[in-house]
Amino acid sequence: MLLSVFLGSAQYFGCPSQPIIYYISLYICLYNIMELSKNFQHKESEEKWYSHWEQKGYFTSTPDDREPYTIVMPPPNVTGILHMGHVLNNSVQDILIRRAKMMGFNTCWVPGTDHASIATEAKVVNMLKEQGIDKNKLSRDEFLGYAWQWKEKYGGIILSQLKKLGCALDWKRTAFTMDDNYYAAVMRVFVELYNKGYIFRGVKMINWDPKAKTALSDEEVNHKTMNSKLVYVKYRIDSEQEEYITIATVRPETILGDTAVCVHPDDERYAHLKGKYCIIPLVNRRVPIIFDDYIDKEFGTGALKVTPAHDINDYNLGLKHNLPVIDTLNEDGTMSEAAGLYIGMDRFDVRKKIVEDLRALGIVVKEEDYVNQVGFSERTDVVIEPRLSMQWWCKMQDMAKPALEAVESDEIAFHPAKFKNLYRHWMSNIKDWCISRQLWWGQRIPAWYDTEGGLYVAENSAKAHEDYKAKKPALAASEPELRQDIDVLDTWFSSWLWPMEVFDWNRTPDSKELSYYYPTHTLVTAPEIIFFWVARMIMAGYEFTGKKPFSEVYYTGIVRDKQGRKMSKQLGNSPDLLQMIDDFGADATRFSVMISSPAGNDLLFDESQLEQGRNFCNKMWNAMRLVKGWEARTDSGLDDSHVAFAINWMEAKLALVSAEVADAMKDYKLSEGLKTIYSLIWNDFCSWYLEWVKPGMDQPISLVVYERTIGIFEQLLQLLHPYLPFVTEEIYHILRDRADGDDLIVKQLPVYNEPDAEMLKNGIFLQELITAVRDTRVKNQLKPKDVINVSVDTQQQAFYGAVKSILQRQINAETIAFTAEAVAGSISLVVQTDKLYLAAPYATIDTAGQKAQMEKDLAYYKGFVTSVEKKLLNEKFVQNAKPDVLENERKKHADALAKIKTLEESLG
RNA sequence: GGAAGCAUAGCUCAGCUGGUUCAGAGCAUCUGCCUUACAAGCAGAGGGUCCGCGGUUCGAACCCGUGUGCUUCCA
Repeated sequence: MLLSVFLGSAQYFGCPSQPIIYYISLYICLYNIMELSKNFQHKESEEKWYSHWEQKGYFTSTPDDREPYTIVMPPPNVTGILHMGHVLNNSVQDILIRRAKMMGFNTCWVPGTDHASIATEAKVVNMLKEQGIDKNKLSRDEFLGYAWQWKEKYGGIILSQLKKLGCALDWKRTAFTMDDNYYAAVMRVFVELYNKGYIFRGVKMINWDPKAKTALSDEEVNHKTMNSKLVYVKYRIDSEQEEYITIATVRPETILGDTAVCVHPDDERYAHLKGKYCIIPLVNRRVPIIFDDYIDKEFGTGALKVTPAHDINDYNLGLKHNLPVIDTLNEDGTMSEAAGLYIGMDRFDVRKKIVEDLRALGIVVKEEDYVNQVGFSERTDVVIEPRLSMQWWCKMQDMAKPALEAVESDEIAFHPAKFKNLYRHWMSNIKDWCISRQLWWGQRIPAWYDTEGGLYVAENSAKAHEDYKAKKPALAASEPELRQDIDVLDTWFSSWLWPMEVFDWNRTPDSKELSYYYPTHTLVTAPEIIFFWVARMIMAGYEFTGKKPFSEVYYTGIVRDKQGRKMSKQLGNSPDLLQMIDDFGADATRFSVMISSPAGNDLLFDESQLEQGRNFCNKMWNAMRLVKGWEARTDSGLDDSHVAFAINWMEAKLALVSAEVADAMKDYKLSEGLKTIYSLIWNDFCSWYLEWVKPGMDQPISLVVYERTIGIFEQLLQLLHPYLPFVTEEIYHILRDRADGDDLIVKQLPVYNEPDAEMLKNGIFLQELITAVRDTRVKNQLKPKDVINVSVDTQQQAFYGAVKSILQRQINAETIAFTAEAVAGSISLVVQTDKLYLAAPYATIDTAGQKAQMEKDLAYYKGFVTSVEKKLLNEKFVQNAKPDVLENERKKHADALAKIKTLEESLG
């Protein structure tokens, strides 16, 4: 039964001499369509192609004679799991890498992770706590043993998740900021900067994180607006009479550390207190009243309590006025012995308790609501305490100079450029960097001490001991062991070496590797870490290699939810990405973040974009099924002149859009690039082109048309591949049988000739004709199946000759003929300056509607002509406007007049 | 308190060096379609005081000033 159907079909093609061949090929064709699912199956495709690419070695790079294109991935924390920010950031990098690969560059994208001192140590401490192990009871080595175990177990999760996203990373180069060679590089850099006098040790006011029990740099503190209480407390003046001075504070617990009260020298209210002392309540300490024009007379009472140990401004005042420093806090945020009271109580409990106690003494004047900025730890989110502490510091001023210059001069280009302002501001006001952290997980500070307080900075213990023996032979003989500094370095003090050290700068500074890949090409990162990381990498690059670390920096935006809130763990508004990739596919996921993410602007993530991405994959999949269905119906002897227009137009369009995409990519307008390709594929290729060349039901197709269609399809897939790698590779391989190594990922982009402008213009005109006739059909209630007869009054008969067959089919016209006059009883319409008459016996002709529309158009064009004439008659315009603008206006004028003439003729 | 950025269709955004076939795209909406790849689709349509005010200019969504609103960074 089936057989007879196929044989029948074959005979229908009029090839009775080859019925068997037709039978076989048709069978194969139908078999394939049956085999090809109706929708794109992302899961199988993703696994298959990722491992194929990896096995083929497409991700790995070794230096050769091609130009390199290098990206070092911003290393995610080992503690991290994939979130939207990573998806965006890594999609962007993958797009750049894959496109560069197709443009003939030797691409190298280096993956890796960051040891993240604070975050990782916190995770490990918590894990140990759950197992009943107290960190404080462990030795440093024991703790580090657990930390490494944790890293081995969980540290690679995020990288494996990036594979799911399709990232073309060179896995053989995977680096970690605590690898042995990396560790050694950090030690070297520390010693070099120390010897140069940039690194020093000193007591300064730092940001103390009482939960992580470590110092933080200024950049690791987030300021939040809080509703606080401003408490007014009166301090008794030490004098015969009962006299008070009232201060205002939001941190009453720091009263215990007060060592002065300060007023403005010009403040008449307090002039009489010169040389006097007052008594700090509760602790009854006698402290001086000092005068300094630092004071803001308007704030509070104009009298400031001075706590040098716990406020940076107070500290500076203390230095100036030689005040003692009383550190009333322990490292965990409880009150210290020095506080004298509330010892061991938490600072926030004391804040409440002390107000009660002061109130009991009758010296609380009032309490006011007060909005102020409070610093929180970036990592642990607890309130930061300003604290005086001995730390290691790095001077930045000298290193900042070339780094600022490089960005100002665009030797390192920022995209978007607006971030240069931010960078300039920070770099020109740069402060010393606090680089020590009171943690164990990280690079331990390479400084050793002897029992006399002597300091030895060296890359390792052996060198430090040598130094020690040379300097103090006597002491070294009796006490051979030095004590190493117990602190580790800020994580950013290692990650600022990332672009150079992933290429083994420290061990092999003259290697081919380093000179080939470094400076790297593009850094893709979030503006949030412009200071933490970008600025410091630039400084380190110039300082240690004399070269920039990268040429371009692309800043992505922040991913927000539909309501515009930043996606975060706390809010729980971040989608489960692995589930998302599972449900919609990696391509759809990439599409969803890329379609609306202009550089540097935040992107609002919306599920509908995921659906759009998935639908797009299906659209291409189905276009493939259509084209694939023609394979068995090709005929090399068939006349294809009737569709030559379609092919020539599509090829011109492809060349045009490829150039547009190249421009967009050059300016890092990745979102625009994707939109452009999306529209090219969906609208131009699927909606227009395929419909134009599509053979009739069961009709054969010219082999030439088939081949050129496949060729166009391949080029479209290629253009899109950097954005949606899986679906494009999959379809590429279904379109044709491929030789080994013929994979889309490595296919080189073609070079196009300048597209034929006339061809493009004619294409637009044909589309306008089709749309206008279809619109007219709808407005006159013609059903899709109702056939019409068309007469055209035109000056461009050759054009109609070329597109006749296409036009006829697209508007379901039985005939298209030329005419020089109006056709009675027909529906008339005007497209550009051509008049069309549709003879449609079944139409319910809306004459009034047609006339109204034409009159509306006529009025518009008349108004338009008036405005253009006004311009052309304006002498100043004619004098000032550029020649091409003027010419354009004249053309507009002529075109509009022609249009008016046509409309008036049609209206009769 | 200091600085920067943004404001265009219901939503998300394009809009270059000022030039009315230049107010545009996608999504959403409405209408009609089971049309031989795709209803996760096809065809067609509607929708905007370009934040307010003032200025420069022959001409302003675009340049300048100012007000309002939002966002971010710094202190």
